[in-house]
Amino acid sequence: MSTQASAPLHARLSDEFMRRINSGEWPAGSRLPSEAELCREFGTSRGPIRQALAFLRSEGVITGGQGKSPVVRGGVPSQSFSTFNSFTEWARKMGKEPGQRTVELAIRQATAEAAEALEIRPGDKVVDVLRLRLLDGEPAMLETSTFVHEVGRLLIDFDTDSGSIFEYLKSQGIRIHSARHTIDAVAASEAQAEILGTRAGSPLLRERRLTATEDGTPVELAEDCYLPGITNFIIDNTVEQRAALLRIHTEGQ
Amino acid sequence: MSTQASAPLHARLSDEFMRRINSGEWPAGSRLPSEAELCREFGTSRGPIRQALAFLRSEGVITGGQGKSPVVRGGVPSQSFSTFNSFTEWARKMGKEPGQRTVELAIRQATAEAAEALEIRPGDKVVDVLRLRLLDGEPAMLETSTFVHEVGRLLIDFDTDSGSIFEYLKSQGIRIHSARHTIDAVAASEAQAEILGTRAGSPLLRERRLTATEDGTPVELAEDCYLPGITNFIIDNTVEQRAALLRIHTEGQ
DNA sequence: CAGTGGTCTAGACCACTGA
DNA sequence: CAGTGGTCTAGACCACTGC
Repeated sequence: MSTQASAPLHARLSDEFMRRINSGEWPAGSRLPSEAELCREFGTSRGPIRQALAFLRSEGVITGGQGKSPVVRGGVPSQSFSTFNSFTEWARKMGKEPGQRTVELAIRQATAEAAEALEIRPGDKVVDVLRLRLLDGEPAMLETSTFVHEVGRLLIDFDTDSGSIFEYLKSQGIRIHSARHTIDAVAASEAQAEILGTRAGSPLLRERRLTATEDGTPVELAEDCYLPGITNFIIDNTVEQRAALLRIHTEGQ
Repeated sequence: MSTQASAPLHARLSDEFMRRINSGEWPAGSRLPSEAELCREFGTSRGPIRQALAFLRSEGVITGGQGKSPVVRGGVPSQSFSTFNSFTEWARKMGKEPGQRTVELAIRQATAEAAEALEIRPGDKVVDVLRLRLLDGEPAMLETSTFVHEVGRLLIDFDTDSGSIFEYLKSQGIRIHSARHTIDAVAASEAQAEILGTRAGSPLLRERRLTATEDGTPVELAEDCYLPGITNFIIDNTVEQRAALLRIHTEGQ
Protein backbone atom coordinates (compact mmCIF):
# COMPACT_ATOMS: atom_id res chain seq x y z
CA MET A 1 0.00 0.00 0.00
CA SER A 2 1.12 3.50 -0.69
CA THR A 3 -0.36 5.12 2.40
CA GLN A 4 1.42 5.30 5.72
CA ALA A 5 0.29 3.31 8.70
CA SER A 6 -0.77 6.53 10.36
CA ALA A 7 -2.91 7.67 7.43
CA PRO A 8 -6.65 8.06 8.00
CA LEU A 9 -8.59 4.84 7.97
CA HIS A 10 -10.64 5.78 4.90
CA ALA A 11 -7.46 6.45 2.91
CA ARG A 12 -5.98 3.10 3.87
CA LEU A 13 -9.26 1.45 2.95
CA SER A 14 -9.45 3.06 -0.49
CA ASP A 15 -5.85 2.05 -1.14
CA GLU A 16 -6.64 -1.50 -0.12
CA PHE A 17 -9.71 -1.53 -2.37
CA MET A 18 -7.65 -0.11 -5.23
CA ARG A 19 -5.03 -2.81 -4.66
CA ARG A 20 -7.65 -5.54 -4.85
CA ILE A 21 -9.00 -4.11 -8.09
CA ASN A 22 -5.59 -3.75 -9.72
CA SER A 23 -4.50 -7.20 -8.55
CA GLY A 24 -7.54 -8.79 -10.11
CA GLU A 25 -8.89 -9.93 -6.76
CA TRP A 26 -11.92 -7.78 -7.63
CA PRO A 27 -11.96 -8.14 -11.43
CA ALA A 28 -13.48 -5.57 -13.78
CA GLY A 29 -17.22 -6.08 -14.20
CA SER A 30 -17.64 -7.86 -10.86
CA ARG A 31 -19.71 -6.62 -7.96
CA LEU A 32 -18.06 -5.36 -4.81
CA PRO A 33 -18.92 -6.91 -1.45
CA SER A 34 -21.73 -5.06 0.29
CA GLU A 35 -20.88 -2.24 2.65
CA ALA A 36 -22.08 -4.37 5.55
CA GLU A 37 -19.65 -7.14 4.61
CA LEU A 38 -16.78 -4.68 4.31
CA CYS A 39 -17.67 -3.28 7.74
CA ARG A 40 -17.44 -6.77 9.20
CA GLU A 41 -14.20 -7.59 7.38
CA PHE A 42 -12.40 -4.47 8.52
CA GLY A 43 -14.15 -4.12 11.86
CA THR A 44 -15.20 -0.54 11.17
CA SER A 45 -18.38 1.46 10.90
CA ARG A 46 -19.97 2.44 7.61
CA GLY A 47 -18.51 5.96 7.60
CA PRO A 48 -14.94 5.25 6.52
CA ILE A 49 -16.09 2.48 4.19
CA ARG A 50 -18.44 4.85 2.42
CA GLN A 51 -15.78 7.57 2.31
CA ALA A 52 -13.36 5.17 0.64
CA LEU A 53 -15.99 4.02 -1.86
CA ALA A 54 -16.91 7.65 -2.61
CA PHE A 55 -13.30 8.29 -3.54
CA LEU A 56 -13.19 5.31 -5.91
CA ARG A 57 -16.45 6.55 -7.38
CA SER A 58 -15.04 10.03 -7.95
CA GLU A 59 -12.09 8.41 -9.70
CA GLY A 60 -14.46 6.49 -11.95
CA VAL A 61 -13.03 3.19 -10.73
CA ILE A 62 -16.40 1.90 -9.53
CA THR A 63 -19.90 2.76 -10.64
CA GLY A 64 -23.52 1.99 -9.88
CA GLY A 65 -25.35 1.83 -6.59
CA GLN A 66 -28.84 2.26 -5.06
CA GLY A 67 -30.09 -1.16 -4.20
CA LYS A 68 -27.23 -2.89 -5.99
CA SER A 69 -23.64 -3.11 -4.85
CA PRO A 70 -21.16 -1.14 -6.98
CA VAL A 71 -19.47 -2.59 -10.08
CA VAL A 72 -15.76 -2.43 -10.88
CA ARG A 73 -15.02 -0.56 -14.10
CA GLY A 74 -11.95 -1.41 -16.16
CA GLY A 75 -9.21 0.62 -17.79
CA VAL A 76 -9.30 3.72 -15.65
CA PRO A 77 -6.30 6.02 -15.69
CA SER A 78 -5.13 8.12 -12.80
CA GLN A 79 -3.02 11.18 -12.59
CA SER A 80 -2.19 13.58 -9.83
CA PHE A 81 -2.22 17.36 -10.00
CA SER A 82 1.55 17.60 -10.08
CA THR A 83 1.82 15.05 -12.88
CA PHE A 84 -0.49 17.15 -14.98
CA ASN A 85 1.30 20.37 -14.19
CA SER A 86 4.91 19.22 -14.36
CA PHE A 87 6.34 18.24 -17.74
CA THR A 88 9.24 16.53 -15.97
CA GLU A 89 7.10 14.38 -13.68
CA TRP A 90 4.72 13.55 -16.49
CA ALA A 91 7.49 12.47 -18.86
CA ARG A 92 9.04 10.19 -16.24
CA LYS A 93 5.69 8.57 -15.56
CA MET A 94 5.33 7.92 -19.30
CA GLY A 95 8.69 6.17 -19.29
CA LYS A 96 10.41 8.92 -21.27
CA GLU A 97 13.47 10.92 -20.29
CA PRO A 98 12.56 14.60 -20.00
CA GLY A 99 15.01 17.31 -21.06
CA GLN A 100 15.11 21.03 -21.69
CA ARG A 101 17.18 23.67 -23.37
CA THR A 102 16.65 27.20 -22.10
CA VAL A 103 16.35 29.60 -25.02
CA GLU A 104 15.84 32.72 -22.95
CA LEU A 105 15.45 33.86 -19.35
CA ALA A 106 14.60 37.53 -19.05
CA ILE A 107 13.27 40.10 -16.64
CA ARG A 108 11.04 42.53 -18.47
CA GLN A 109 7.89 44.58 -18.16
CA ALA A 110 4.58 42.75 -18.30
CA THR A 111 2.56 43.12 -21.48
CA ALA A 112 -1.00 44.33 -21.09
CA GLU A 113 -2.30 40.86 -21.77
CA ALA A 114 -0.03 39.17 -19.23
CA ALA A 115 -0.68 41.87 -16.65
CA GLU A 116 -4.41 41.35 -16.86
CA ALA A 117 -4.17 37.59 -16.48
CA LEU A 118 -1.66 37.81 -13.64
CA GLU A 119 -3.62 40.59 -11.93
CA ILE A 120 -0.69 43.04 -11.86
CA ARG A 121 -0.18 46.44 -13.47
CA PRO A 122 1.05 46.68 -17.05
CA GLY A 123 4.75 47.49 -16.86
CA ASP A 124 5.28 45.66 -13.57
CA LYS A 125 8.35 43.45 -13.69
CA VAL A 126 7.88 39.81 -14.67
CA VAL A 127 10.26 36.94 -15.40
CA ASP A 128 9.97 35.27 -18.80
CA VAL A 129 11.34 31.79 -19.44
CA LEU A 130 11.44 30.27 -22.92
CA ARG A 131 12.45 26.63 -23.00
CA LEU A 132 12.50 23.85 -25.57
CA ARG A 133 11.31 20.67 -23.86
CA LEU A 134 12.62 17.32 -25.02
CA LEU A 135 11.42 13.72 -24.72
CA ASP A 136 14.25 11.18 -25.00
CA GLY A 137 16.35 13.94 -26.55
CA GLU A 138 13.83 14.80 -29.29
CA PRO A 139 12.06 18.20 -29.42
CA ALA A 140 8.52 17.81 -28.14
CA MET A 141 7.25 21.15 -26.87
CA LEU A 142 8.02 24.84 -26.72
CA GLU A 143 7.29 26.33 -23.32
CA THR A 144 6.79 30.07 -22.78
CA SER A 145 6.29 30.98 -19.14
CA THR A 146 5.72 34.37 -17.53
CA PHE A 147 6.10 34.48 -13.75
CA VAL A 148 5.10 37.29 -11.44
CA HIS A 149 8.33 38.89 -10.22
CA GLU A 150 7.96 37.77 -6.61
CA VAL A 151 8.09 34.14 -7.73
CA GLY A 152 10.12 34.51 -10.90
CA ARG A 153 13.08 36.10 -9.10
CA LEU A 154 13.70 32.73 -7.43
CA LEU A 155 14.46 31.34 -10.88
CA ILE A 156 17.47 33.62 -11.33
CA ASP A 157 19.35 31.38 -8.90
CA PHE A 158 18.07 28.23 -10.58
CA ASP A 159 19.64 26.42 -13.53
CA THR A 160 16.58 26.21 -15.76
CA ASP A 161 18.39 23.63 -17.90
CA SER A 162 18.61 21.27 -14.96
CA GLY A 163 15.04 20.19 -14.51
CA SER A 164 11.57 20.98 -13.26
CA ILE A 165 10.71 24.57 -12.37
CA PHE A 166 7.54 23.24 -10.76
CA GLU A 167 9.51 21.03 -8.38
CA TYR A 168 12.06 23.76 -7.67
CA LEU A 169 9.38 26.27 -6.74
CA LYS A 170 7.77 23.68 -4.51
CA SER A 171 11.10 23.23 -2.71
CA GLN A 172 11.24 27.00 -2.29
CA GLY A 173 7.92 27.03 -0.48
CA ILE A 174 5.79 28.24 -3.40
CA ARG A 175 2.65 26.18 -3.18
CA ILE A 176 0.92 25.96 -6.54
CA HIS A 177 -2.64 24.98 -5.83
CA SER A 178 -4.76 25.29 -8.95
CA ALA A 179 -4.45 25.76 -12.68
CA ARG A 180 -6.65 26.56 -15.64
CA HIS A 181 -5.66 24.98 -18.91
CA THR A 182 -6.92 26.24 -22.26
CA ILE A 183 -6.28 23.89 -25.15
CA ASP A 184 -6.51 24.64 -28.85
CA ALA A 185 -4.67 24.20 -32.13
CA VAL A 186 -2.53 26.82 -33.85
CA ALA A 187 -0.27 27.08 -36.87
CA ALA A 188 3.45 27.26 -36.09
CA SER A 189 5.06 30.67 -36.55
CA GLU A 190 8.41 31.02 -38.31
CA ALA A 191 10.23 31.39 -34.99
CA GLN A 192 8.45 28.46 -33.36
CA ALA A 193 8.98 26.25 -36.37
CA GLU A 194 12.70 26.88 -36.36
CA ILE A 195 13.17 26.01 -32.69
CA LEU A 196 10.94 22.93 -32.89
CA GLY A 197 12.44 21.78 -36.18
CA THR A 198 9.24 21.80 -38.19
CA ARG A 199 7.66 23.88 -40.97
CA ALA A 200 5.97 27.22 -40.42
CA GLY A 201 2.20 26.81 -40.70
CA SER A 202 2.18 23.22 -39.54
CA PRO A 203 -0.26 22.40 -36.72
CA LEU A 204 0.72 22.67 -33.06
CA LEU A 205 -1.29 21.62 -30.03
CA ARG A 206 -1.31 24.63 -27.73
CA GLU A 207 -1.94 24.59 -23.99
CA ARG A 208 -2.20 27.95 -22.27
CA ARG A 209 -2.02 27.72 -18.52
CA LEU A 210 -2.71 30.06 -15.63
CA THR A 211 -1.50 28.71 -12.29
CA ALA A 212 -2.38 30.13 -8.89
CA THR A 213 -1.80 29.66 -5.19
CA GLU A 214 -4.46 28.58 -2.75
CA ASP A 215 -5.89 32.05 -2.23
CA GLY A 216 -6.27 32.47 -5.98
CA THR A 217 -3.26 34.73 -6.55
CA PRO A 218 -1.95 34.15 -10.09
CA VAL A 219 1.65 32.96 -10.26
CA GLU A 220 2.42 31.95 -13.81
CA LEU A 221 0.97 32.47 -17.26
CA ALA A 222 2.30 29.92 -19.73
CA GLU A 223 1.91 28.90 -23.34
CA ASP A 224 3.08 25.41 -24.24
CA CYS A 225 3.10 24.38 -27.90
CA TYR A 226 3.37 20.64 -28.53
CA LEU A 227 4.43 18.97 -31.74
CA PRO A 228 1.43 16.95 -32.94
CA GLY A 229 1.48 13.17 -32.94
CA ILE A 230 3.73 13.01 -29.93
CA THR A 231 1.35 14.28 -27.31
CA ASN A 232 -2.34 14.47 -26.69
CA PHE A 233 -4.66 15.23 -23.80
CA ILE A 234 -6.99 12.60 -22.43
CA ILE A 235 -10.04 13.49 -20.38
CA ASP A 236 -12.38 11.00 -18.77
CA ASN A 237 -15.77 12.08 -17.50
CA THR A 238 -18.90 10.39 -16.24
CA VAL A 239 -22.42 11.35 -15.35
CA GLU A 240 -21.65 11.05 -11.65
CA GLN A 241 -19.26 13.97 -11.67
CA ARG A 242 -22.12 16.42 -11.57
CA ALA A 243 -20.49 19.56 -12.90
CA ALA A 244 -17.28 18.51 -14.57
CA LEU A 245 -13.90 20.11 -14.25
CA LEU A 246 -13.78 20.67 -17.92
CA ARG A 247 -15.60 22.64 -20.52
CA ILE A 248 -15.48 23.68 -24.11
CA HIS A 249 -15.30 27.36 -24.76
CA THR A 250 -15.93 29.57 -27.72
CA GLU A 251 -14.92 33.06 -28.65
CA GLY A 252 -17.06 35.96 -27.54
CA GLN A 253 -18.11 34.29 -24.31
CA MET B 1 -32.90 27.04 -5.62
CA SER B 2 -32.69 24.49 -8.36
CA THR B 3 -33.27 21.40 -6.27
CA GLN B 4 -36.72 20.08 -5.43
CA ALA B 5 -38.16 20.28 -1.98
CA SER B 6 -37.87 16.50 -1.72
CA ALA B 7 -34.18 16.45 -2.63
CA PRO B 8 -31.71 15.16 -0.05
CA LEU B 9 -30.82 17.65 2.63
CA HIS B 10 -27.15 17.84 1.63
CA ALA B 11 -28.10 18.71 -1.95
CA ARG B 12 -30.42 21.48 -0.80
CA LEU B 13 -27.69 22.75 1.48
CA SER B 14 -25.05 22.85 -1.25
CA ASP B 15 -27.49 24.68 -3.52
CA GLU B 16 -28.19 27.20 -0.80
CA PHE B 17 -24.46 27.66 -0.20
CA MET B 18 -23.88 28.08 -3.93
CA ARG B 19 -26.67 30.64 -4.06
CA ARG B 20 -25.10 32.65 -1.25
CA ILE B 21 -21.76 32.61 -3.03
CA ASN B 22 -23.17 33.64 -6.39
CA SER B 23 -25.36 36.33 -4.83
CA GLY B 24 -22.36 37.88 -3.10
CA GLU B 25 -23.72 37.12 0.34
CA TRP B 26 -20.53 35.10 0.80
CA PRO B 27 -18.12 37.11 -1.37
CA ALA B 28 -15.00 35.64 -3.00
CA GLY B 29 -12.06 35.62 -0.61
CA SER B 30 -14.22 35.61 2.53
CA ARG B 31 -14.32 32.84 5.10
CA LEU B 32 -17.36 30.61 5.41
CA PRO B 33 -19.18 30.31 8.76
CA SER B 34 -17.87 27.42 10.82
CA GLU B 35 -19.53 24.03 10.46
CA ALA B 36 -20.89 24.38 13.98
CA GLU B 37 -22.56 27.67 13.08
CA LEU B 38 -24.08 26.17 9.94
CA CYS B 39 -25.38 23.25 12.00
CA ARG B 40 -27.12 25.68 14.32
CA GLU B 41 -28.49 27.80 11.47
CA PHE B 42 -30.02 24.87 9.60
CA GLY B 43 -30.80 22.76 12.65
CA THR B 44 -28.96 19.75 11.30
CA SER B 45 -26.06 17.54 12.30
CA ARG B 46 -22.57 17.89 10.83
CA GLY B 47 -23.01 15.07 8.32
CA PRO B 48 -25.13 16.82 5.67
CA ILE B 49 -23.25 20.08 6.19
CA ARG B 50 -19.94 18.37 5.55
CA GLN B 51 -21.35 16.51 2.54
CA ALA B 52 -22.50 19.80 1.03
CA LEU B 53 -19.14 21.45 1.69
CA ALA B 54 -17.33 18.45 0.20
CA PHE B 55 -19.30 18.95 -2.99
CA LEU B 56 -18.39 22.64 -3.20
CA ARG B 57 -14.79 21.63 -2.56
CA SER B 58 -14.85 19.09 -5.38
CA GLU B 59 -16.20 21.82 -7.65
CA GLY B 60 -13.32 24.08 -6.66
CA VAL B 61 -15.75 26.69 -5.34
CA ILE B 62 -14.28 26.69 -1.85
CA THR B 63 -10.80 25.80 -0.65
CA GLY B 64 -8.75 25.48 2.53
CA GLY B 65 -9.55 23.84 5.82
CA GLN B 66 -7.87 22.14 8.81
CA GLY B 67 -8.09 24.52 11.70
CA LYS B 68 -9.37 27.35 9.51
CA SER B 69 -12.79 27.67 8.00
CA PRO B 70 -12.91 27.35 4.18
CA VAL B 71 -12.44 30.30 1.82
CA VAL B 72 -14.64 31.19 -1.15
CA ARG B 73 -12.77 31.13 -4.46
CA GLY B 74 -13.86 33.31 -7.36
CA GLY B 75 -14.47 32.73 -11.04
CA VAL B 76 -15.21 29.06 -11.08
CA PRO B 77 -16.94 27.62 -14.14
CA SER B 78 -19.30 24.69 -14.13
CA GLN B 79 -20.43 22.29 -16.77
CA SER B 80 -22.47 19.15 -16.70
CA PHE B 81 -21.66 15.88 -18.39
CA SER B 82 -24.29 16.35 -21.07
CA THR B 83 -23.09 19.85 -21.90
CA PHE B 84 -19.63 18.50 -22.51
CA ASN B 85 -20.89 15.61 -24.58
CA SER B 86 -23.58 17.32 -26.63
CA PHE B 87 -22.54 19.89 -29.23
CA THR B 88 -26.13 21.15 -29.36
CA GLU B 89 -26.48 21.71 -25.62
CA TRP B 90 -23.03 23.22 -25.41
CA ALA B 91 -23.66 25.68 -28.25
CA ARG B 92 -26.93 26.86 -26.72
CA LYS B 93 -25.23 27.43 -23.37
CA MET B 94 -22.61 29.53 -25.15
CA GLY B 95 -25.37 31.64 -26.64
CA LYS B 96 -24.81 30.37 -30.18
CA GLU B 97 -27.32 28.69 -32.45
CA PRO B 98 -26.20 25.15 -33.24
CA GLY B 99 -26.79 23.62 -36.66
CA GLN B 100 -25.79 20.60 -38.70
CA ARG B 101 -25.69 19.32 -42.24
CA THR B 102 -25.52 15.57 -42.60
CA VAL B 103 -22.93 14.64 -45.21
CA GLU B 104 -23.38 10.89 -44.91
CA LEU B 105 -25.27 8.29 -42.95
CA ALA B 106 -24.21 4.75 -43.75
CA ILE B 107 -24.38 1.20 -42.47
CA ARG B 108 -21.12 -0.57 -43.14
CA GLN B 109 -18.66 -3.07 -41.72
CA ALA B 110 -16.50 -1.93 -38.83
CA THR B 111 -12.87 -1.25 -39.58
CA ALA B 112 -10.32 -3.12 -37.49
CA GLU B 113 -9.56 0.04 -35.55
CA ALA B 114 -13.20 0.85 -34.80
CA ALA B 115 -13.96 -2.77 -33.95
CA GLU B 116 -11.21 -2.87 -31.35
CA ALA B 117 -12.30 0.36 -29.68
CA LEU B 118 -15.98 -0.63 -29.71
CA GLU B 119 -15.19 -4.16 -28.53
CA ILE B 120 -16.91 -5.84 -31.47
CA ARG B 121 -15.58 -8.10 -34.25
CA PRO B 122 -14.06 -6.55 -37.39
CA GLY B 123 -16.73 -6.74 -40.08
CA ASP B 124 -19.62 -6.43 -37.64
CA LYS B 125 -22.16 -3.89 -38.81
CA VAL B 126 -21.84 -0.32 -37.56
CA VAL B 127 -23.59 2.96 -38.38
CA ASP B 128 -21.42 5.85 -39.55
CA VAL B 129 -22.61 9.44 -39.38
CA LEU B 130 -20.65 12.29 -40.94
CA ARG B 131 -21.99 15.74 -40.12
CA LEU B 132 -20.81 19.30 -40.54
CA ARG B 133 -21.64 21.19 -37.35
CA LEU B 134 -22.43 24.90 -37.50
CA LEU B 135 -22.40 27.75 -35.00
CA ASP B 136 -24.71 30.61 -35.98
CA GLY B 137 -24.69 29.18 -39.49
CA GLU B 138 -20.90 29.15 -39.85
CA PRO B 139 -18.95 25.88 -40.22
CA ALA B 140 -17.28 25.05 -36.89
CA MET B 141 -16.62 21.34 -36.70
CA LEU B 142 -16.63 18.14 -38.69
CA GLU B 143 -18.08 15.23 -36.74
CA THR B 144 -17.41 11.62 -37.66
CA SER B 145 -19.31 9.15 -35.48
CA THR B 146 -19.34 5.37 -35.56
CA PHE B 147 -22.12 3.73 -33.54
CA VAL B 148 -22.43 0.06 -32.66
CA HIS B 149 -25.29 -1.33 -34.75
CA GLU B 150 -27.63 -1.95 -31.81
CA VAL B 151 -27.62 1.78 -31.05
CA GLY B 152 -26.94 3.16 -34.50
CA ARG B 153 -29.98 1.48 -36.04
CA LEU B 154 -32.14 3.88 -34.00
CA LEU B 155 -30.65 6.72 -36.04
CA ILE B 156 -32.12 5.40 -39.29
CA ASP B 157 -35.50 6.68 -38.11
CA PHE B 158 -34.02 9.99 -36.93
CA ASP B 159 -33.52 13.11 -38.99
CA THR B 160 -29.85 13.71 -38.25
CA ASP B 161 -30.20 17.23 -39.67
CA SER B 162 -32.75 18.12 -37.00
CA GLY B 163 -30.67 18.24 -33.87
CA SER B 164 -28.81 16.43 -31.13
CA ILE B 165 -28.13 12.72 -31.56
CA PHE B 166 -27.15 12.67 -27.90
CA GLU B 167 -30.55 13.96 -26.82
CA TYR B 168 -32.39 11.67 -29.24
CA LEU B 169 -30.63 8.58 -27.94
CA LYS B 170 -31.41 9.64 -24.40
CA SER B 171 -35.09 9.85 -25.33
CA GLN B 172 -34.80 6.34 -26.78
CA GLY B 173 -33.59 4.97 -23.46
CA ILE B 174 -29.90 4.77 -24.35
CA ARG B 175 -28.12 5.95 -21.23
CA ILE B 176 -24.69 7.30 -22.04
CA HIS B 177 -22.77 7.27 -18.81
CA SER B 178 -19.09 7.95 -19.43
CA ALA B 179 -16.77 9.19 -22.14
CA ARG B 180 -13.06 9.38 -22.83
CA HIS B 181 -11.89 12.36 -24.83
CA THR B 182 -8.52 12.43 -26.57
CA ILE B 183 -7.48 15.85 -27.78
CA ASP B 184 -4.72 16.69 -30.21
CA ALA B 185 -3.93 18.80 -33.26
CA VAL B 186 -3.88 17.57 -36.86
CA ALA B 187 -3.47 19.02 -40.33
CA ALA B 188 -6.63 19.17 -42.41
CA SER B 189 -6.89 16.62 -45.21
CA GLU B 190 -8.08 17.64 -48.68
CA ALA B 191 -11.55 16.23 -48.01
CA GLN B 192 -11.87 17.81 -44.57
CA ALA B 193 -10.63 21.15 -45.83
CA GLU B 194 -13.22 21.22 -48.59
CA ILE B 195 -16.16 20.52 -46.26
CA LEU B 196 -14.97 22.96 -43.61
CA GLY B 197 -14.06 25.63 -46.13
CA THR B 198 -10.40 25.92 -45.23
CA ARG B 199 -7.04 25.00 -46.77
CA ALA B 200 -5.58 21.48 -46.71
CA GLY B 201 -2.73 21.31 -44.21
CA SER B 202 -4.15 24.01 -41.95
CA PRO B 203 -4.39 23.11 -38.27
CA LEU B 204 -7.49 21.49 -36.77
CA LEU B 205 -8.24 20.79 -33.12
CA ARG B 206 -9.22 17.14 -32.98
CA GLU B 207 -11.27 15.47 -30.25
CA ARG B 208 -11.62 11.73 -30.45
CA ARG B 209 -14.29 10.36 -28.17
CA LEU B 210 -15.29 6.94 -26.93
CA THR B 211 -18.63 6.90 -25.11
CA ALA B 212 -19.99 4.03 -23.07
CA THR B 213 -22.96 2.95 -20.98
CA GLU B 214 -22.82 2.40 -17.25
CA ASP B 215 -21.50 -1.14 -17.46
CA GLY B 216 -18.66 0.06 -19.68
CA THR B 217 -20.08 -1.20 -22.99
CA PRO B 218 -18.79 1.07 -25.79
CA VAL B 219 -21.51 2.81 -27.78
CA GLU B 220 -19.88 5.36 -30.04
CA LEU B 221 -16.44 6.13 -31.42
CA ALA B 222 -16.22 9.66 -32.73
CA GLU B 223 -13.73 12.03 -34.24
CA ASP B 224 -14.58 15.73 -34.10
CA CYS B 225 -12.34 18.19 -35.93
CA TYR B 226 -12.79 21.84 -34.91
CA LEU B 227 -11.72 24.87 -36.86
CA PRO B 228 -9.10 26.64 -34.75
CA GLY B 229 -9.80 30.02 -33.18
CA ILE B 230 -13.49 29.28 -32.75
CA THR B 231 -13.27 26.63 -30.10
CA ASN B 232 -10.95 25.57 -27.32
CA PHE B 233 -11.06 23.27 -24.33
CA ILE B 234 -10.76 24.63 -20.82
CA ILE B 235 -9.78 22.43 -17.92
CA ASP B 236 -9.55 23.50 -14.29
CA ASN B 237 -7.75 21.42 -11.75
CA THR B 238 -6.61 21.80 -8.17
CA VAL B 239 -4.47 19.94 -5.70
CA GLU B 240 -7.53 18.71 -3.84
CA GLN B 241 -8.77 16.62 -6.73
CA ARG B 242 -6.26 13.92 -5.95
CA ALA B 243 -6.14 12.07 -9.23
CA ALA B 244 -7.66 14.35 -11.84
CA LEU B 245 -10.04 13.46 -14.63
CA LEU B 246 -7.49 14.46 -17.12
CA ARG B 247 -4.06 13.49 -18.28
CA ILE B 248 -1.57 14.08 -21.00
CA HIS B 249 -0.61 11.08 -23.03
CA THR B 250 2.21 10.26 -25.39
CA GLU B 251 2.68 7.74 -28.14
CA GLY B 252 4.04 4.31 -27.28
CA GLN B 253 2.36 4.21 -23.90
C1' DC C 1 -5.58 28.05 24.97
C1' DA C 2 -10.18 27.89 22.48
C1' DG C 3 -12.00 27.15 18.01
C1' DT C 4 -11.63 24.92 13.71
C1' DG C 5 -12.12 21.08 10.51
C1' DG C 6 -10.82 15.79 10.02
C1' DT C 7 -12.16 11.49 11.48
C1' DC C 8 -14.77 7.71 13.46
C1' DT C 9 -18.64 5.26 15.85
C1' DA C 10 -23.35 3.38 16.56
C1' DG C 11 -27.63 3.31 15.36
C1' DA C 12 -31.67 4.60 12.67
C1' DC C 13 -34.93 5.18 8.72
C1' DC C 14 -35.69 5.41 3.85
C1' DA C 15 -35.90 4.16 -1.37
C1' DC C 16 -34.51 1.07 -4.50
C1' DT C 17 -33.34 -3.58 -6.36
C1' DG C 18 -34.13 -8.29 -7.49
C1' DA C 19 -35.86 -12.90 -6.33
C1' DC D 1 -39.73 -9.84 0.72
C1' DA D 2 -34.78 -9.40 2.31
C1' DG D 3 -30.72 -7.03 1.08
C1' DT D 4 -28.65 -3.05 -0.81
C1' DG D 5 -26.95 1.63 -0.79
C1' DG D 6 -28.53 6.74 0.44
C1' DT D 7 -29.27 9.59 4.14
C1' DC D 8 -29.27 11.58 8.76
C1' DT D 9 -28.36 11.97 13.84
C1' DA D 10 -25.66 12.45 18.15
C1' DG D 11 -21.72 12.28 20.18
C1' DA D 12 -16.76 11.62 20.56
C1' DC D 13 -11.67 12.28 19.97
C1' DC D 14 -7.93 14.12 17.33
C1' DA D 15 -4.64 17.50 14.78
C1' DC D 16 -4.16 21.85 13.33
C1' DT D 17 -4.68 26.96 13.57
C1' DG D 18 -4.17 31.41 15.57
C1' DC D 19 -4.20 34.15 19.64
